[in-house]
Amino acid sequence: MGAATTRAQIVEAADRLFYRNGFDHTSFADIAATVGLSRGNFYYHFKSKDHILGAVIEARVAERREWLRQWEAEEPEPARRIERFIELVLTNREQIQSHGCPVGTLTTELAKLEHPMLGQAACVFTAFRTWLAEQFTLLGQPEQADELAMHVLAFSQGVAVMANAFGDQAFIAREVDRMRDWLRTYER
Amino acid sequence: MGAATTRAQIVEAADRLFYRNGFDHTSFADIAATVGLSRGNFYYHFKSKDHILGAVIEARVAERREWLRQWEAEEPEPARRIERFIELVLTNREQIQSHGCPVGTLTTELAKLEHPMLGQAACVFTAFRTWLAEQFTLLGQPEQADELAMHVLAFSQGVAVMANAFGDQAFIAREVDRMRDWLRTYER
DNA sequence: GTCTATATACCGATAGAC
DNA sequence: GTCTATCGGTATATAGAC
Repeated sequence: MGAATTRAQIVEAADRLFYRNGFDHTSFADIAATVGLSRGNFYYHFKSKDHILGAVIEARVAERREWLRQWEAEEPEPARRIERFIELVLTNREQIQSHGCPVGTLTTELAKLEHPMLGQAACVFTAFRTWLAEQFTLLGQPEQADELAMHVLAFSQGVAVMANAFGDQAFIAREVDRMRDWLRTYER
Repeated sequence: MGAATTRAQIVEAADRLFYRNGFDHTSFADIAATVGLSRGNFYYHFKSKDHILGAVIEARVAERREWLRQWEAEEPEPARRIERFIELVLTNREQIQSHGCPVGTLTTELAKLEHPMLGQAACVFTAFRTWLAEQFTLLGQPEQADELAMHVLAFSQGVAVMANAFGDQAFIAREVDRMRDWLRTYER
């Protein structure tokens, strides 16, 4: 098994474990048990735990950019593209109920740790933010585009935190309906 | 200095540190340095770290209930009472920018730790939820009261997560304005 | 009620054999 | 490229002197 494959396995396992158990709470032993490697061998692939975090964030940004590319290809209407983002919390409602939003829970944790990579983690939000603002500009709202993009992002985070705190999935569907109605007021 | 005072000091220091640095990331040494006690002496006042967490949650619930009592006393109109809650994120915007919402960040962390006290921590939300629902009932929305209460809570959490991730205070004021406008549609 | 000393476990990270 | 063994640090928690 080559280095590239092992490295990718480490990143994939770390991504999942950071999401489910948190970054600080995830140990090398946890990742090692998942991948099937010994603890000491990690340092051949990564210089430190923070470097693994960097690779995980990079992978998440790349994955989200791919989602955006697909939504653009599948939906010609900007309003439908924004709706695709809104529907994310519905599609992933089971995981959100158990572990919250992968992006929001990571930035929240890194802020508490005063971790220097908080800015990097926020870039995952920025990818959505920029893209959503572009869609609102296409919807004829160029001046408020960024504000509306932030509003949609805040919606997703509010829903995720509350669904996670109460373990309530049903709540998500109601909030998505409410958000769809709101979005409709901006359609031409 | 009696036991009751020392205990209260421990709870107060732990409350602040759990908020600023997270529960798991806060050690007895951190609390000890703040209160001015030795590590070993903690176990005279609390059986374990989880028992300190329990006391912190209890103190937070009590403090929030006191806020609600005051808002009820000061504002006869239910809409103004709800607005007082909405304004919380504006009043505490500096701390939210740095450390997020004390309630939401704790439930998020405890969910990742699969900590048995997640349900207890969610009770702080429940205190607000029940009270907000009462106000919406007074506003003439008894059927949707709980749904509207959850919507207001989700707003506060969405704003807190995004302001914390981007370190952006200005964003909070815009979202509060938006929420005030929304609330106005329910006033009679 | 508060202290020091310590038990026990786990953490991230390193060294060196193969 | 993967392994074992281990270092140094820190964590929660306990024991016992004062």
